[in-house]
Amino acid sequence: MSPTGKTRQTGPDRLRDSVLAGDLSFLLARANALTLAAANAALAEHGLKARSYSVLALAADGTRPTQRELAEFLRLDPSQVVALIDGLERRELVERRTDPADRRANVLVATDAGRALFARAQASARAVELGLLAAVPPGDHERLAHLLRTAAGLARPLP
Amino acid sequence: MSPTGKTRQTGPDRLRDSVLAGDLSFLLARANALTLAAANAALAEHGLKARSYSVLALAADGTRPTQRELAEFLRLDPSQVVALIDGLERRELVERRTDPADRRANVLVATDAGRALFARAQASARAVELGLLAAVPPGDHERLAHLLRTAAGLARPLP
DNA sequence: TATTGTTATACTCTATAACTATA
DNA sequence: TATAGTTATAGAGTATAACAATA
Repeated sequence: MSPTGKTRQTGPDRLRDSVLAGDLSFLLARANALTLAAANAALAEHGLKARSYSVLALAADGTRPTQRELAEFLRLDPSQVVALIDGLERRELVERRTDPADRRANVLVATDAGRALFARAQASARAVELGLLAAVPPGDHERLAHLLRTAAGLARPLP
Repeated sequence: MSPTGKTRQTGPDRLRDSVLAGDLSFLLARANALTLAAANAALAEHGLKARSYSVLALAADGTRPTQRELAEFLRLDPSQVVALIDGLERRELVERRTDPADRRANVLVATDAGRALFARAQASARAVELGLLAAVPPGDHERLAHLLRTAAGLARPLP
């Protein structure tokens, strides 16, 4: 497997078998770093990053989330949500509507342009997802999704 | 499944079934955010964070990594590695030794105190790992580890 | 009195470029 | 000339506190 028999192995591959490579938290962090970089690169052509894409996605699917719901779901501070929405609103991709049921709260909706951009961005994001799934036998895709959903605190463990 | 039949569901749980909840990149990011927070909390009693723990781990297992190897393996900029090592060296947990084979390079080794602290910190980190694994049937633990290792670019996909 | 969104601020993290010493 | 480590610096991301409007 080693390209050269005698040469002392060098480079970061040499650390592949260290204790850290068995640490799930570390693996999760590294997998996320790689995936986030790929996602940001794929979304750049639409003027989006992973963060703004997430906000746009939730605005586009008609759930009418409140800013606080966005903050908790995306694990962001409410003040960060303000900045993200500001950026999308300047581009007229989303609109803030004050919630009639609670006039303190803003509800987020996508414009037609926002929904159109999201559809295009989603196709780019899908390519990143396929890169992740390439490592997994097709029959295990749903299992992987459920595993991550559980680790993300969005589903109960399998019995 | 819904706790109340008629009451309008509120809070971030309402977004649990949105498109994003099926996006692997998002799930990975959210799982990582939760796990990182748990890891940092668990390591705080040892004066460590996930980053410094990772560096200490690689120093402690006798691999004698070079700073550049650390940077690439941990996906950090070399200048960040400098700061991380400075902090550990001030506490006399690790030492820089110039590599005799290449006198430009520093090789990182742990002191006795460093190895002792790592052993204690590893026990705390293990608790976080168990939290992650609690979501997964025991028979699938190795599969999950391999999955993450692959997504982290440290292993080849299963055939 | 408590909560939503907002602003301001400071702190951490990350990325970039320039410098030194070795190769 | 190229590379390892270092330093400095600026930018992005994150966390905290205070405020106005509404509940």
